[in-house]
Amino acid sequence: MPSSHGGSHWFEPSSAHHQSFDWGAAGAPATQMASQTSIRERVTAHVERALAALAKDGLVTGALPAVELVPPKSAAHGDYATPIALALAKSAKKKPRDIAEALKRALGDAGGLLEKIEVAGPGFLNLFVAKAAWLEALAHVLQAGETFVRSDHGKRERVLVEFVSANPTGPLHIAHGRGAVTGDVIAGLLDAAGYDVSREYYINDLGNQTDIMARSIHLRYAELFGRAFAPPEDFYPGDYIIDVARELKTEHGDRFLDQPEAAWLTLFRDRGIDAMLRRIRADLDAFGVRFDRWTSEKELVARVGLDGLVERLEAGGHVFTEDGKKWFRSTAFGDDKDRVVVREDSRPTYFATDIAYHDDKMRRGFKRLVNVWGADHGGYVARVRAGMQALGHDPAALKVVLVQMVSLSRGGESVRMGKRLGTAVWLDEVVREAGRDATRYFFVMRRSDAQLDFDIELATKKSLDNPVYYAQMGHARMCSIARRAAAQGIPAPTLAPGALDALALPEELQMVKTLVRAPEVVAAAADLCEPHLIVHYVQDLIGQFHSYYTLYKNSEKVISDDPQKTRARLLLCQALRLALAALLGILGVEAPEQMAAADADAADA
RNA sequence: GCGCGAUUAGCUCAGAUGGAUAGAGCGUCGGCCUCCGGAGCCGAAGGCCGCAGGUUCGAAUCCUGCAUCGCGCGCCA
Repeated sequence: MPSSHGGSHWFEPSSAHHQSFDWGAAGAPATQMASQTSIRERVTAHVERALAALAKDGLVTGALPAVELVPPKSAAHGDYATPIALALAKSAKKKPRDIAEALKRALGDAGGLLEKIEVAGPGFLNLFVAKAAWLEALAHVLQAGETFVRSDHGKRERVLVEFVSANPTGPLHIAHGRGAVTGDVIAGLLDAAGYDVSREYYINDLGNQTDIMARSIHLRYAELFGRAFAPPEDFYPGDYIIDVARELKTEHGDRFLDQPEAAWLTLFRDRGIDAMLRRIRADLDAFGVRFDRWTSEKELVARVGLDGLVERLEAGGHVFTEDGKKWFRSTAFGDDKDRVVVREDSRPTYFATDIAYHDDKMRRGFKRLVNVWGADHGGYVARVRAGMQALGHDPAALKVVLVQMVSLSRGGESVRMGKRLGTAVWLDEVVREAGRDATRYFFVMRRSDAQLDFDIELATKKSLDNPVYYAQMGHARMCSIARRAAAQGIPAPTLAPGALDALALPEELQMVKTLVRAPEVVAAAADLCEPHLIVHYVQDLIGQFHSYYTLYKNSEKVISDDPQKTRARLLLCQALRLALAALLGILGVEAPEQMAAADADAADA
């Protein structure tokens, strides 16, 4: 892996602001499409304009730094704050507070957008957005409906998300499940953020592992005929292997008993792969994960031909021969050591096909590649990037998300597991026990690169300690309010001018402020490839609603005698519901209109 | 040994790309129950952000070193 001391900047984005893809839109002017421009962008544009005015008057000189709006920790510091005056102080040789004061004057009320500007602390500019602007933003949410969380941030750039890609040698276990949701949600986020996304599963149907599986099946097959069973070191112990062996016995009898490997290996391998893929697809299907394309390694090799790939590497001078093997000089691109691409017996290595695969992805026209890998594959990132670079691709086009392990517990009691011990926890078991929604939600609750403790007891709890339940309950509660209103004969609220003006409680305004940020949050989570940001945002939003609901249940209810307030609050609930439904949709978690009663669950089962 | 990741409240974790007084959930303690779903809500206590330096107006965040834990370090995939 690249180290921090130089020479490696091709592989690991070297500076902090490159840690995520800067996938465009950052420099886009915030002027067009006023109706969809976020408040944040509008405020930024005004500050930039004010700054330019100061520069014109010679108050500040030199290159102007980018205007950054910081979300203040305290509401007393406004809706946005900018430390721009602090940053300018040195080059302008002026006191930060003086610059801030000048900016404040130049800003004015920003065309009615701002209701108050304060110079605070060492020279922060605290900006208070006018209530009318927030309500206007809320109106846009209601007009857009569920699509409001979407944006054109990604400019339809084509992105390929490759994930799961588990070997077809057994069912998916719990860690695969985490990778599956992570990839699926990242793809969903990219889609919502305006990228053109494709989901892909790479099938490693070539090579040793599948041969080992074939031999394992054959051993089991022989065992079914009463032969002594002595598993070798490389052996797949699972029962699913026996199932395949049984099928083969039924179909072919003892035809392959005591036969040399050549007589049965291909058949047993193909049948094994076929059976495992069927199972994997079924598991993923039950988990709500679908792919646009399944790429077979075998077919890839047949299609692109590895000879050509090696020749291209050779033509670039990236290959040398030693001990009869062909080596890719990946160290030239920052890798730890050079890697064999063609073995002595002229068989290509796994690595060779992997370069070919990534080359193929780029050649298919994708501008960005996201790979969701288990953390144990971390060591491969450098060499794959090296391969891409050697073939003339931008290595920075590849983003690898490393997903850490999942440890399972029940009410704090950890469940021991290990593949070796044969105590692997299969994904389908977990989904069956905890349910698809809870499992998905928990798997993306934490940052991908942090280990995850999955408490299956908590996940199945029908109570609000359970974060999934909390969120879904919120959605159900909003639906329930709408149903109640309809039952009382209150007409469906319409978005007439002034319809939202009755929203005046601080909690209501705060919810609006949080709500209208959703598209930004989605775009940020997409660029960073960090689904957990959505989960945290959902918890924040729904937490505010539960709190609001309870706080005012005896005083300022949504449905009241005041038709103005009732209409405005119903509209707010409607917008919140839309946001929640859209976000849960991206997470692949259901947004129920009412929480199922326990007996209804039993009836379904 | 080398590389990668982690280290923040009793526990599980956030911290928006260097900003003002470091946050949430659970747990603990103290309040609020006749419902638009109490399957809740409000409040409080609880922190040398692993340790030591450095960079600058300013660091949990960036750099260096150290410590502890996890994962890698195949001509396996």
